Amino acid sequence: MSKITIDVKSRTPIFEQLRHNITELALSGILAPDEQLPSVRALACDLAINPNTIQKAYAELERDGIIYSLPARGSFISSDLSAAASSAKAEARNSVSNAIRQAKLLGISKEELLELLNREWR
Amino acid sequence: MSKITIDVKSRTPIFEQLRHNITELALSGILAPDEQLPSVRALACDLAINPNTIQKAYAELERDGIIYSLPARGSFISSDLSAAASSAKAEARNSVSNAIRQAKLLGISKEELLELLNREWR
DNA sequence: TCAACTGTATTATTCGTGTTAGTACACTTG
DNA sequence: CAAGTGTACTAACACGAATAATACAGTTGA
Repeated sequence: MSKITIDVKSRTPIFEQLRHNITELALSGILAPDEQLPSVRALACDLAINPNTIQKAYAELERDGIIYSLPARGSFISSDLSAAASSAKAEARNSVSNAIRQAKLLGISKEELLELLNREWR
Repeated sequence: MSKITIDVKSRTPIFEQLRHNITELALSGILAPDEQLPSVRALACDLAINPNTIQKAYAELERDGIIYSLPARGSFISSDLSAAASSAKAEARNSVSNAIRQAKLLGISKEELLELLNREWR
């Protein structure tokens, strides 16, 4: 029972799903810092996809500072996620603003959006 | 000077951009009901893309009830956009909720999101 | 020691889909 | 009646994602 799941029928590439998926698990603390990730081959076998695809996702995650890889040792969650966390927050704030702007454009009232905001806090 | 613009370097398909673009112009009232759209060939020439791509976008827009096409006449904005408007609103509400949920997950406070909401209303 | 595992690298191939190209038909319009 | 309209069709191309098959150097635990 891995915490990592994939939808092969999605239009977003598998390696992108992996990147987003693991990033979320890391930043939310579900995967602890320095915790070891499944090996490239093991995860590929588990998800029934090609190891190269896992490798590609891991490479991008390392480039983003989410994980670090030690040859012949394994891949692990970064011990310092502060940089990744802040950029993720910035991105999230941007998504909220864009969604709100779009909603306003369609004539949705400020009060209704406020209700949506309250709904998530209970 | 067309109101319709395209970014050929974007990763989202051109026909999707067209669909989203024209939908927005229609629902925001920038394009009036029963107003005639550029012809398939004219818009293709204007945007320097293939007529088939325009045709594909127009076909989807007609399927979505955003426009209607009369053979040998042209394509026009639908006179009744209420159905499309309400489904667009539902989609927008969903986007806002998702964005808020993601922001909350990353530890962004309710107050900060409230500030983002207020910012769009001035 | 050594078999089994690790990340990493490389090359070739397959596959899906967006896009282009070219042509054609039936119809309306000035 | 020429020019323009939506629509349809087939073929080809382009690009990226994903697969397949190896290979190498290093670590690790029995």
